[in-house]
Amino acid sequence: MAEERQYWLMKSEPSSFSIDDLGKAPAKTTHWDGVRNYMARNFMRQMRVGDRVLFYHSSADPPAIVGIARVVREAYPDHTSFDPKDRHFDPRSTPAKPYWYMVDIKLEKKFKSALALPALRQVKKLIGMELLRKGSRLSVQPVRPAEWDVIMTLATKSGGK
DNA sequence: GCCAACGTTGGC
DNA sequence: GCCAACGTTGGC
Repeated sequence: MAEERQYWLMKSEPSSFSIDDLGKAPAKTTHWDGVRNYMARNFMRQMRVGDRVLFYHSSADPPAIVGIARVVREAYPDHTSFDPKDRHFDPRSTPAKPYWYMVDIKLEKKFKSALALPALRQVKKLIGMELLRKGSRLSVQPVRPAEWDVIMTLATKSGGK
């Protein structure tokens, strides 16, 4: 039985890794390392190849959804957690018993104009979206299909394609 | 740069 | 198992 495609949102600070960086990466693909939050990790482990991802720029001016990516590899151990010199090192995580995971995502498209957070807050149909919840900090979060559809419509209207 | 909101840690 | 203290995230 084929599972339904799932939708997600992943945050990145453009000063450390932007959607343009993803576009310039080999095969427009990157591994999403460095996640050190249980809920975010668990969501990544639920991801399946083909799932769609909203790429979000946090700590940006303005913060915005800037495009779409696709999951191309399902969760596998985040090697940066094994490296004592890495800032994301975690001694609880070992190759034999990994604690942290990452997925690979590939850029699908960058919106022609970003969907800025203040504008998203004005959209009635998006009230209740995790991203817009006060105090929401989850860096990897699920997106409801209805929310996805609304966002695709907004992206098209504002010139995205 | 500030600070609210949150997750995590550790003392008890 | 509670909860205060701490570190981090991320909007503003």
